Amino acid sequence: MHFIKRTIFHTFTIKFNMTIAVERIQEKLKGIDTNSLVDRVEARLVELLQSRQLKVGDSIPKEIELAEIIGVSRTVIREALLRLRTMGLIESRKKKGAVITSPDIFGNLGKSMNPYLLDDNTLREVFELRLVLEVGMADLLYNRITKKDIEDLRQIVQDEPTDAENRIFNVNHEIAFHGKLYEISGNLTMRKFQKMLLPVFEYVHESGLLKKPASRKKFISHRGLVDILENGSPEMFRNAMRNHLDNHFARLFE
Amino acid sequence: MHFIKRTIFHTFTIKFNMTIAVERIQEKLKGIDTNSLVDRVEARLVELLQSRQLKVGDSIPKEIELAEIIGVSRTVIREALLRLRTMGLIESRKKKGAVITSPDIFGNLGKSMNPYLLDDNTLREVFELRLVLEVGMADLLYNRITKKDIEDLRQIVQDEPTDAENRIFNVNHEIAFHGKLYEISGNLTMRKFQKMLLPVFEYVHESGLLKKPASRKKFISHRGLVDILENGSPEMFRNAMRNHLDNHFARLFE
DNA sequence: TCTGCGATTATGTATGACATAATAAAATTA
DNA sequence: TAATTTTATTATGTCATACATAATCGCAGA
Repeated sequence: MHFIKRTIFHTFTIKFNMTIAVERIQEKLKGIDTNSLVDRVEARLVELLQSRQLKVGDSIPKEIELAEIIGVSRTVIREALLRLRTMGLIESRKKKGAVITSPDIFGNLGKSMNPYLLDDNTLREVFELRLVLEVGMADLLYNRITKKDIEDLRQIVQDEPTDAENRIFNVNHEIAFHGKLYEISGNLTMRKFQKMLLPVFEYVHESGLLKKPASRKKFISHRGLVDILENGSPEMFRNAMRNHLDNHFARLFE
Repeated sequence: MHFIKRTIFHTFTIKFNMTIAVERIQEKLKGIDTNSLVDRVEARLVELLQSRQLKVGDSIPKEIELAEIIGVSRTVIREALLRLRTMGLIESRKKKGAVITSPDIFGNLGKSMNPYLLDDNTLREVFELRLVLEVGMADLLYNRITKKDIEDLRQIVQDEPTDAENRIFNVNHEIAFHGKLYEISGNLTMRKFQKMLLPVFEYVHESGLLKKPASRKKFISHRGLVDILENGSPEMFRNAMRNHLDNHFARLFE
């Protein structure tokens, strides 16, 4: 009895190993394929979307059809489609099927852009990213700023103390001013990006992640930046902004 | 035993449907809540993850447990979890359940960062984004560049013609040089970001999306940039890079 | 022409079953 | 007793089916 059982199990194991072996060989021949079923289906669908044959607004086959064509269950198809949907590549509507959409590239980034989920190094890098953006955005500002923008900025900075020493770091004030700059840049993508970077930036600023303490003094005030925006040049603004952000920059380097 | 289990389950289902009904009414009263069941479950799970109580490496309850706790089917739970997994918030392993991971914030961005899927405005904005980054990254470069980096850069630009007029726009050469700069910046997040921006940038550059034609002349060469990196200051580099990229900038504004 | 009502259809949700892989527990052997 | 192999357990992965729901279409009737 025991013997028989062992024998059956043994043959089964052999057969199983053979199947595995065959699959492995097929994989080697085909190339890299460590992916799961859903992964492969997803890759094929992405391939389809990016194949230039389809443009925004086109609809792709129904789930059941895809299941039949590719040869997997509807469950797998759904999971793959769901990923595309999560990434904003498609939108699916009842009756209409899934249609290709112009993805909101940073749409879902917000959920992962969370201070408590990112590791320290990434946090610091996001901190840096904001500084880089604001120093580098000067040309966009100068080419797109309007009279009204200047007025808005003046409104924002009107109650800001003039002496640099006594100025405190007011988060809301900071957000209002710098956010307005992104708005002026006329680059919605960058603006959305900044909105997601913001909480991370604040977190890094206030946490003990950066070794050096935050400095209180600012050499160039918001008011000074507005003046330069009105009468200066992109070159001047870049330097001024770099100066303005120096209390942040200084914490990065030693 | 089996019978009891089924009965309990049944009453539970009824209670669940009641809850749903109540929620629907509340929704109607509160306003529009177009979110589907999965949306709400996802939101709750994200909430759970971001609740600071959990840190990277912790594991969350099993699918069936979640299904029972929240009161929906395993299908819905799976779809919600799949979204989190797609966004890189969790990783799920057999037997072990799902564990919280430190997300790669730009991990899946690459799939949607596709020229053929983005609308024209977003494409132009991505184009701008690169320019902003490179003009603004000066301080990172100066604080982290090494002797070897300088040598590498010299190696890259060694066969570059010196006269600006006859220089042709060599894509590979551009990528090698500017990519190296991102590497020197020491900011991996930015580097990954740039890698995704690259194909879009190339596409915009070569497509007829920008009205003005591309200019052939560059005022400051790669070689000039390296010189400044070696002997100059961040200020100088910003202006030099702005100058170097002028043939791109000029196409944005009129 | 327009409105409203059923019929249709594709996705959304639920349930049950089994496969698969990772782990824990048990049993065997040295 | 320790190490190793075998078995059992467990949670996710995949499949199949059924029904719910919402969007759409076509048709009837005003």
